[in-house]
Amino acid sequence: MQLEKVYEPQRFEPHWAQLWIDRGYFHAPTGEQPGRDVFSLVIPPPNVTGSLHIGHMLEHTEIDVTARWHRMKGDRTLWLPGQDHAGIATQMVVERALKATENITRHDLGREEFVKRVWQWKEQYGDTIIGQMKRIGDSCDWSRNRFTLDEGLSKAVRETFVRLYEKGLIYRGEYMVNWCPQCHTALSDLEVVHEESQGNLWHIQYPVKDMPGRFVTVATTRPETMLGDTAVCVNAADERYFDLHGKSVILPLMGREIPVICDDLADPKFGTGVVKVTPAHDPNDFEAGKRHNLPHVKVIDQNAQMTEAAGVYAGLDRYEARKRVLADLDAAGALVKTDAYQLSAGKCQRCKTVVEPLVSKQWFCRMKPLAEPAIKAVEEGRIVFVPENWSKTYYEWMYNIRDWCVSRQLWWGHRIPAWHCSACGEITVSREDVSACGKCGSTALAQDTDVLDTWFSSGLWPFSTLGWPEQTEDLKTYYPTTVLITGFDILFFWVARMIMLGIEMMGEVPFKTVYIHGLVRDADRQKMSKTKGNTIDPLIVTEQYGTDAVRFALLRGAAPGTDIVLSDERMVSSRGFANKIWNAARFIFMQMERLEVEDFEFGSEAPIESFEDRWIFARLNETTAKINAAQAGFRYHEVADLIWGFLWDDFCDWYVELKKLRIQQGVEAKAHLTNLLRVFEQALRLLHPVMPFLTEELWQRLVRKAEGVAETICLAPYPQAREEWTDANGLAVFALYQEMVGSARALRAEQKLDPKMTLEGFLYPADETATRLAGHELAALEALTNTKFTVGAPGETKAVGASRSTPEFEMVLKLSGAQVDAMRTRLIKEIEQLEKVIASSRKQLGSEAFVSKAPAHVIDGIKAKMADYEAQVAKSQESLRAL
RNA sequence: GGGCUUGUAGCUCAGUUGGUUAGAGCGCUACCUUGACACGGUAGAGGUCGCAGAUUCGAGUUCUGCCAAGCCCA
Repeated sequence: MQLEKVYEPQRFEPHWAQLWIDRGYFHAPTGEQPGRDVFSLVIPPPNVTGSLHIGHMLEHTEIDVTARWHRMKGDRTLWLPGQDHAGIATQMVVERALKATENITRHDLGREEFVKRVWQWKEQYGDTIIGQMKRIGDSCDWSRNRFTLDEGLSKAVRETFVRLYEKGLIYRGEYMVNWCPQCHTALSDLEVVHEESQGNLWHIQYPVKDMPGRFVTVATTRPETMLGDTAVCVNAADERYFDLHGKSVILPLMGREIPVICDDLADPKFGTGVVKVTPAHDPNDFEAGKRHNLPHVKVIDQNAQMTEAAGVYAGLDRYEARKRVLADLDAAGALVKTDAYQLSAGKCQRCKTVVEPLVSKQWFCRMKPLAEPAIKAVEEGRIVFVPENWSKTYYEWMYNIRDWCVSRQLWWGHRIPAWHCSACGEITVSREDVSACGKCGSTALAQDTDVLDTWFSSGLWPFSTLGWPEQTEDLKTYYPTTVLITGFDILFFWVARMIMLGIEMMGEVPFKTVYIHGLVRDADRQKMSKTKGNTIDPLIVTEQYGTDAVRFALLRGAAPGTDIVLSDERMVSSRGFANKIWNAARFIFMQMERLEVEDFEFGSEAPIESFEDRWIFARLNETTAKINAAQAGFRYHEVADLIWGFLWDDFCDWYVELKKLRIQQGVEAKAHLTNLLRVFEQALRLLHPVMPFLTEELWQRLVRKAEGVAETICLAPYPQAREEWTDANGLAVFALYQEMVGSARALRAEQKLDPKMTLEGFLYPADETATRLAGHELAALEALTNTKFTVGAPGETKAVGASRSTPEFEMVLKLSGAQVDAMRTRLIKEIEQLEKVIASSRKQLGSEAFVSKAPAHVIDGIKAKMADYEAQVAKSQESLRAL
């Protein structure tokens, strides 16, 4: 069988991606299957407007590695894919498209028609990311793909809303909310991002009524709101203002008389100690207003324009009004001071417009009762965060949780299942659409126009996707899910809410482990962003380097708790690894051809007798155990490093090199080949979750199709450690061999000897293992060092030349006169280094405190080591003299 | 202001419950186109483990303080 000389993933990746799906390898089994563990995971649903970015690629790679590992282990594995309807984002995209193509707004179309258009858009473009996921080999069960607006999931939303409403956990009321004047909707606290910016603090003087010449000065960053002031406030304990208690002031520009109130809202230490109170436009003032029964004067409307109540400023935009108010105050002599001031303004997460705190009627979800059991679930370890530190962030938010504004003034989403009766004013909340008022029977009903926050439906994702509220087979089998793999940026938005709603609706946590991955950054550790232009498009680099190489590059950086630095360099080196495996396979196939072996019969064995076999199987076994442990602990970087180290350093650099010799020697060549194939085949399976395409391509070519053998590596058994392969002695013998080879190579390099020339050398074994190696494996030593060795007997006078000694052996290469100096320099340096270590050991052993307090094995260890060092120094000195 | 995280080789990171010359990959240097692979091989250079104390026979590892960077919440 011929392999192309260079690894070209583009030739086979799309083929396997498609075939895996066509054959249904990732279809999760249904029905009872006793004895098999269950692994289930729901995807963090990407926005339906979205396309795959490098963050998805990381997340999906981690999920895919874990899912493939479980599937190969024989677990009933479900990776459930799906998409989120993403209320505001999707609505904005479609609105923008309508504007661009037809120059119309959603209001021109009306609600029903607009929603129809969004669905059309979704049908046309909503599958983009699905196609991309399929291309990169995500092993999800596409037959179970879900969308948050699917009928079943919408039913789950209604069921949840109604239950929470009936329990009194959902209520409707007039409160101050974050209003986005651009998106025209209320936002939850989480959807508001705070950004520092340079602003001003304006000081305005208000005259006190009936006290000529007495003024109070208030400071504000938003002077336009003063038009809506309904009080000024001082601290009751503030001596400076005792004379004002019970008085009132005259609001400049408006001429309105407003009272002076006493409240802790005013901090005597901050500014003048007097604050203006605008209950309709500030959350703190809103609360103070409630305490003091202050009227609301709403001067800014939902378009961020001034209302009629703003008098002459009516109709102006809020910022225009600010300028005019300031000018007028200045003209009136009421503006006493302007200070530069660092302020933090809340902005809409979506459109970055500064949000306006406005009082409006919204639906809220009471969070405290939901949070308590959710906190407990983590405290009691029923949910574990990995890395564990994230639980602290989780607690921090959960302990200080506030009610959640769940209504949005959008058209795209789950419409709130509440009907308002215009006859009696009653609200009917129902699972089914209603046509008559539950209280008075009137048919003058209208459904609430608001939709629910997108995260409301996402919060139900782990069970709504499995069929809930129906008690489906899937729900019974796959809930609770095993693990959630996601980013920290949606810990509050999504993870916390799933935990709360999962416990509330299902009576059981939605997942047992939450693995939080890092952020993908560029080579300079910068966050990737479109504006910076430093994004890496996963599909482009996938084409360039191959999916497997990109996956591998991501995983190698994915140590838990750290961000992932991705650069071309890293992808190049990962592709180098893929190429290395490719070429190892090429070599192996050549040997098969040579020995007329057609394929590898899965499970076939040969005796493990040679020292390289004993070693490689022991190493393979260690690696297998460590990889399984790393997989279980989500230590993806370790999985990648372990398999890299095994295949490159152990397998290619040593094992393959020795098998070349065996096959060339021709003794039991086929048995040697069989073991070579066994090791390689198992390594492919170990590697498969990480590099699915390359391993499938090679495995298909290598393994014989047969009854009882998986038809794809995706479903082949994941290797497990085998007791009988552990072989400490086998490892030790080989380590000594490696040291011998290393010594010979180092000597050759040090003396700058021609790498192509066959040298002559002497080997003096000093212990039993070395003696046996020198006796049985001299050819192996010679093959890897290009040196002809003579084995010397103990006590024999040693040859003179470039030498190296260890406690186990001494090696001498014949040397020409010119190279003696280099050798002398090296020996002196070596002796110096050893003397240093010996001195420090001697000092330690000479310390009474150490000898009396340190455990015996540590002391013995140091003594033994020191003896070795001393022996080595003696040998080196002897060699030095001999030169 | 509160909270979290991170400072180990030029870069990105490992470093298990404190213990014997602190590791890996990339990059760098020198040599080598040898029959799997130059997307390769061999050898090598490179670190006062952020700083200062404390605990201990012994600290990269534990504790305290400081400095620096990043993130989250108000």
